[in-house]
Parts: sequence; structure tokens; C-alpha cells
Amino acid sequence: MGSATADPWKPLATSFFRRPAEDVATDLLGRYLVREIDGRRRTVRIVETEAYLGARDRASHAWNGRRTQRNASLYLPSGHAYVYFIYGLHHCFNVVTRGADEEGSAVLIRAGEPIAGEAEMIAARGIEGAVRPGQVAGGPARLCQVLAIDRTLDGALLRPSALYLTRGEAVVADLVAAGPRIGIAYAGEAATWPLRFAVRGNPHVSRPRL
DNA sequence: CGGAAGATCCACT
DNA sequence: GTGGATCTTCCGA
Repeated sequence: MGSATADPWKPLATSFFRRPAEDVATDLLGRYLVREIDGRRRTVRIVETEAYLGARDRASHAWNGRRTQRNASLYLPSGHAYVYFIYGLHHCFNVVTRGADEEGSAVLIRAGEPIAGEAEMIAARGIEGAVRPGQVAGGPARLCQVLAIDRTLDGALLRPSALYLTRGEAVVADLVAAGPRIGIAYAGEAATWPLRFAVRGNPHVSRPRL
């Protein structure tokens, strides 16, 4: 199409993530998340994110400056992965954002739309028959399952290798919906902050829909 | 050292 | 809409 159209497969520079988590969370919508396994690629287009603001955010694992063995990766420089295990079953994948300026801030990747390798993703989910949108990578744990993201990737730098992000197809501001984050009712006032973002009307977004 | 909670998902009603 | 699964991690005693 247009000659000025950027290559959607060009990796995002580390500087992309060196901004407040809220900005990164909205700007990540539409970008590609690429997972390479044995030379094969699985790719999703990110359609839903949440920002976690670090020490001042009661919903954040870095709330009040908490540092533990589990959340150590939250304190790595911008552009690293923070992967944790939750509920005894699931993994969740975050990108560390601002680094030294605002330690512990990150963006949770909540849902993606399959772009490449969808058959492998469906196999990884163990689902059969008619697959509906959102059933594949709609939800942070499902997304990790289909991309085989686990704690072996915790602390990894997100550059072209096993797991990285590319320019993808960015979303205009009018198509970004915002609302309160999911599963953090314990977080007091922070539970009401509109830090969940999704591509408006996209069927691959997790529930409850924004 | 024990208890409780958890940035979820699925099956069932 | 609700409850159970499942186990690591963390914190208080």
C-alpha cells in the first residue's frame, strides 16, 4: 500500500519502553508480539493491556517498594520481561517500562489476535472444533499458554530472539477503550484507576469486555 | 513454619 | 453468575 507504511515486523527499540507505563500500555495496542520456538514463529497482535505503576500502585507487585525473589525482574531496565506464576496454574507476561525513573512499573499483556502460527496456538490450547475469537489468546494466561511463555523467560531482554515486539499495526487514539483493571478488587482506590486498555470492538479482547 | 492469597480459567447451574 | 482447581510465594508468628 502506501510507500511510507512502516514495516510491521521491524522490532521495537528498547527506548520504546522507557516511558510511563500508561503511555506504553496504550502504544502497545496493535503491536506484534513474536515468539520463536525451534526456528518457527508464533505471532499475535496485541489487543489488550494493563498498566501497573509501581510503588504508588497498590495493585502492582512493586507496591510500596516491595522487592521479593518473585518480582525481581520488575526492577530490571525497561524492555525486559517480567513473567510470574499465579493461581497454581497460570503464567502472566509483563513488559518492564520506565526503569530507574519509576521503578517497578510494567505493562501486562492481556490479549492478542493470532497473526501467524494460529494452528500451533490452538494445539497448545488443546481446544478442538469451532474456535471463537478470544478463545485462543484472550486473557493473560491463555496468551502465555499459546506462546509457550513461562518463567524461563522471566528477566529476558525483549529483542529479536525467543520473544520480542515489533511495530505491528498501531491503533489510533479513537480506537482505544479504557477502564478499570481486572482481578485487583483488593487494591482500594487503585482498583478504580482506568489503566486497562483495549482495541475498541475487537473480538479477541478478554472478558469482561470493555 | 503454617496459613492465606493470588494481575485466572473452566465447568457447571 | 458462582465456585473449585492448584501451588508458589510471601508474611507474620
